[in-house]
Amino acid sequence: MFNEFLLYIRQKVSVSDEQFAGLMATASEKMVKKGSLLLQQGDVCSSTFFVASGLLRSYTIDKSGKEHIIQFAPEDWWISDRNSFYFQQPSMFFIDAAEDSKVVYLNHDFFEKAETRLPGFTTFNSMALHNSIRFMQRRVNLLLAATAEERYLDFITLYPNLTLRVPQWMIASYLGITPESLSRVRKELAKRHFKSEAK
Amino acid sequence: MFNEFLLYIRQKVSVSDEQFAGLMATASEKMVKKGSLLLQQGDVCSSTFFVASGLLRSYTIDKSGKEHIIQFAPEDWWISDRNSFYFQQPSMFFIDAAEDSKVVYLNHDFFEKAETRLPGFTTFNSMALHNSIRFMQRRVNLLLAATAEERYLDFITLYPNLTLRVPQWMIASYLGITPESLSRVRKELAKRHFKSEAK
DNA sequence: CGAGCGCTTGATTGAGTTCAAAAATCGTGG
DNA sequence: CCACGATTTTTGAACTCAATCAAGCGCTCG
Repeated sequence: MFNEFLLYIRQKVSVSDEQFAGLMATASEKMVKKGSLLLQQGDVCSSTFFVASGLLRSYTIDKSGKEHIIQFAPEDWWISDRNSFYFQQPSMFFIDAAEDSKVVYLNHDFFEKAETRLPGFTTFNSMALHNSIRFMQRRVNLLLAATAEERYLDFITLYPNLTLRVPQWMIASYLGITPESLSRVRKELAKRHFKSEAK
Repeated sequence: MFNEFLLYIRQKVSVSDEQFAGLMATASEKMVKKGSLLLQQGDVCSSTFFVASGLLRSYTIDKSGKEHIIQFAPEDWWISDRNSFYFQQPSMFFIDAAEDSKVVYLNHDFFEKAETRLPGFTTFNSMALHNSIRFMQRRVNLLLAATAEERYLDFITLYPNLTLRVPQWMIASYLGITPESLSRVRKELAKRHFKSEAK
């Protein structure tokens, strides 16, 4: 139980085995099958998820029924609707498993304990929040300023291994384009890459 | 000095006049003329700005020279490049004044003092970070899922008074469309509004 | 082994861009 | 307070990138 999470947290703050056991008293770890929902739009997000293995994603569904992926979370990433979790308000998002995954469920109890008992946790958590903001800012800027092709190239460098793990239609959804368009972008890139190889 | 900011901060946490004076020892307040730059791309953002009056905006400039507005900050709002400020890294953004403004410059010293001396400030700041995240998430979702018209309607409800204060080309930049397109969106809305009025 | 899902390809459509120019508005100095 | 130049907004026409619709291919997993 909690092996991956313990390893992860020890990279950030020092914590004894006993402390860790105390923190995790009300936490849980679950194996979730590909496709299972961990959070529904409209629900209050009561856990922040740590991905021990596998892959989760958060997304919205618009009025015409189309999914729009907000974030991917592979191993060692966090995922949550931070607003919903923090402000206890209904979530805008769905979160589900894009692969069979091992997920640690961390509730408010964990964060409260960690903040009071672990010196350095507050700093770590603040850093995580700032990373989240950086991530979103970059995303907004790309959506405002970059073409589909540029956004795809950025995606490849941001999530190099995901490119192989997730279906293309999910990448397209993340990029804000259709699967057909992504297919064409890739075709175009392959063509240009081939040409420059040939020289 | 700092009148507006004092009023603002007292809505959030309780602070005596003496405490406040101590906190603000290294802070400053400046009148900035419309158009003046407070932060340049590439600089490290050494202050978080509180807008006492007027209007600031943050934006990027892409390789073709086009501006893309990330955020507006009217009276009582904060604006900063939080990553650059927090991680002391070069900023992606420009920040300038869209109107003549009165701006409070808050550096790390202020935040350190506030966190140690004001109980409740940490909570307040954490809430501000979460608000910032909520704001960005909403923005990402709109850019992924909504048409230009929907984004404009959202803008009007989010910043009702700004609609009158900023030139349309800035709103267009914020929405990720051209000024010409925004003009057409507005024309279309006016036409539809007129029709429904007439009934 | 076949039904379904994901990916590709083609043809068409459409939302938004670009370029150009006119019309409206703003700000400033006389 | 008016006039003039500059900026902003509007309008038009042609164009472009990506969406949509539709069909076919290839895999895989049940």
